[in-house]
Parts: sequence; C-alpha cells; structure tokens
Amino acid sequence: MNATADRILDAGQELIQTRGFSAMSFQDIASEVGIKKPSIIHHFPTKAELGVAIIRRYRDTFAVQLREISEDPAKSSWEALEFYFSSYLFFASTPDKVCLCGALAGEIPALPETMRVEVKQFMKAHQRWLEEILQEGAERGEFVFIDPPKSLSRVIFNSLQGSLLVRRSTEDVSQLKETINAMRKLVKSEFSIQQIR
Amino acid sequence: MNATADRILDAGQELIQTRGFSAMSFQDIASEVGIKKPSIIHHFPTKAELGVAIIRRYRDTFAVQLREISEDPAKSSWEALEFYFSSYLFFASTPDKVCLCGALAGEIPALPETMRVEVKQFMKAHQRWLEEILQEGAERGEFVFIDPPKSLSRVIFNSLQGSLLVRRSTEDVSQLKETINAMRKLVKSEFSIQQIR
DNA sequence: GACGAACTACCTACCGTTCGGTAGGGTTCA
DNA sequence: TGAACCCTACCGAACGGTAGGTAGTTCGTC
Repeated sequence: MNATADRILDAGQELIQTRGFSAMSFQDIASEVGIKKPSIIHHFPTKAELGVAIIRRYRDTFAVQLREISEDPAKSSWEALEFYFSSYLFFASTPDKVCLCGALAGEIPALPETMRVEVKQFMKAHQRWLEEILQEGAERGEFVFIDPPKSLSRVIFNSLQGSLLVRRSTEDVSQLKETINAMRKLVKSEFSIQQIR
Repeated sequence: MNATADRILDAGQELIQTRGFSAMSFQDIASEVGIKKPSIIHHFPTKAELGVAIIRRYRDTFAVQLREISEDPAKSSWEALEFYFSSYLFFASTPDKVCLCGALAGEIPALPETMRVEVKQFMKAHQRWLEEILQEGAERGEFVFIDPPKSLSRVIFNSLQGSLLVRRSTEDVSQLKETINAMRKLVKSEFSIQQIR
C-alpha cells in the first residue's frame, strides 16, 4: 500500500462520512487527491473494491486500538469503556463527522454485497468487544447491571451510533455527551441509586 | 394532492428508506408507479422538491399521531411512551425498513438545504414531544429520573434511531427490543433498583 | 345544449452532464 | 527490460431536467 493509495482511501473515507457512498464518485476523490480519475481505478479497479478497502482499513485500525486497550492488564474496565466513549467524542468535536459504518448504515441495501459484509463485521466486532469489557467489568465488580452483557453491549453501541447521526442534523454537540452519561448509568446502576435517594 | 402524486410519494419514500436519497432516481420511482419519468417531474419539478414533499408528509402524519396521544387525558404517560416505542417496533417487524429521517441522517451533507431543514424539524419535533411526555410523567410520579427531561428525551430518540439503523446490518431483530427495555429502565430507575437488590 | 378556452395529466424525444469503467501510451525507477 | 504509476482519450449507460405535443376534463359563454 503506497502513499497515493492511502490518500485515495483518506479522501474516499472522508467523502463517505460526509456525503455517503452513493453520492461519492471517482471524480470527487480524484479532485481531492489531485490526480485523474483513471489513476484511482488503477489502484482500486471498481467502486465496490474501493469501498471494501476503505471500510477494511477503518475497521482494522479500530480493531488494533481496541485490542491494545483490552489486553492491557493495567487498564480497568472503566478505563477501557471510557476509551471507547472518547473515540465517539472525537467525532463530536468535528462539525459533521460520523462513524464510517454509521454513515453507511443508512444505505445498506444499496451497497454491494462485499461492502455489506464488511459493515456487518465492523458492527459485530464492536458489539463483541463491548460485551467482553462489560463481562470483565462485572466479574471485577466495577460494573453492576442486570441484563446479559450481550444485550447491554448492543444498546450502548446502537445508542452511540444513533447519537452521532442525529447530532449532525440537530447541530447540537451536547447530545452525544448526554447519551454517554446515560450509558455510564446503565453499566453502573448503583450510581443512579445513590443519586435518587 | 391526487392519487398519482400520492403513489409517487409512496414509492419515493420506500426507496429512500431502503436505498437512500442519492441512490434513488426518478426512473426508479417511475418504474415502480408504472408511469414515465417526465410525469414524475410534472408533479414534482425537481428532485429536491420531491424529497421535501416526502419528508413533510411523513413528518405530518407522525405529528398527528403524536398529538392525538399526548392530548388524550385518559392516556397515562407510560402508555404514551409505549405508543412511541411501538412505532419503532413496527419498523423492526419489517426486513429492512428504517425511519425515513434516520435513513437520511447518513447523507445529510449531500442533501439539498431545503430537505435538511425538514429532517432537522422532524428530529426536533420528536425530541420535544418526548420531552413533554417525560416532564408530564415525572410530575405525575409515573417516571423517576434524575437528568433534565430534555437530555433524556434526546438519549431515547437517538438510541431508538441508532438501533433501527444498526439492526439492518446485523440482521438481528432483538436489538431494538433490548434498547427499548434499556430506555424503560432509564425513565424509571426505581425498577432497576428493585432488580438489583 | 354547443363550443371553444384553459387546464391537468401524461407521453415521446431529447438535452447536456456525469457516472463507472476501458484502452493504450508515456515516464520513472529498480 | 519490465513493472508500477499516472496520464489522455474514450465508451455506453444513466443521471436530472426540458421541449413539445396529445388526450381528456372542466367551465364560462352564447
């Protein structure tokens, strides 16, 4: 993977995150990178292959970060969870960035099958990672919750993704922070008990 | 608004909810309705105007339902909230239907400004409606929560929207139900207290 | 009741543009 | 010398949208 190919992926990812896959064209990317359209196709023969490459790089980068966190024995489960939240807060600090796979979720049926597989794997991976963190945190006594970790992990993931997407329309940055607070409450119900009484 | 125009809106809405606005063409709608492309344009001169008409009809239909519920003095706040949840559960009962505005959220920057305004109003309206239900329920003692109703209403709306979108990729219907359960817990924290102890 | 004006609904044919993608040639560099 | 890279020039198809015209209905006026 050379420098130009990386810049193509960068520009493509940016365009998917802002405009969506269908509304993004080879020409858009070429203009952004400063090369001609056929040069894009030289690196990525079809739009579907380009899409897959963009998702896969995004997914792998994220996966490495998640693994580093969860394999660090010094890190508490709380710290791991807060790290995960922080990656969403980064998006919220930009004007209209959303998670790549969240952006693609709106047009799933229009995507090539190969891309759908990648998106699905991304979401499954994140939910599974969250599930492990929750499971571990519960065993350590850091978290207190009733539902199966699997269920709670999905709720957290879905809520974060939804908040990112909605925020872009309502132009209200605080929405994501509120959702994160609510998720903190869900994984540690004791906290809310102290608040109520 | 005549019958053909309505069928155009029906087909257009369906296509946005499945493929997205950018990936939907006049030709797609024409084929679905059984008329020719220029006839679509006869009713809706530009794609942007068609998009606005689709969102506005969707928004207004929803608004009427919400108003009916909240203005019925016999309905408890719980019933109103459950009614709102049920409209999302309907989506989940279909293979890949999502909320129209949720589908559009992924491609907001690519939409014409006139459509963006409509999407934003939809989301604001839903959050405001939820806020009123929460406020009322809290005053009646039906709900018990700490955060401002405004914050909680956004969390609920965002989480529901996110769950609808993610569900389509993971092909797992139960995800929305889990989110709804989590939201029930958030509006009535007492419930979780009894469960824990 | 008859008739023409005006209007709605829909059509065929076509506009310029952009789409994803192809063919083939020139340059760089190991 | 040959592979990697990027280019110009092009393709057929599809895009949003326009032009011009044809049925059929409505409606005011004689």
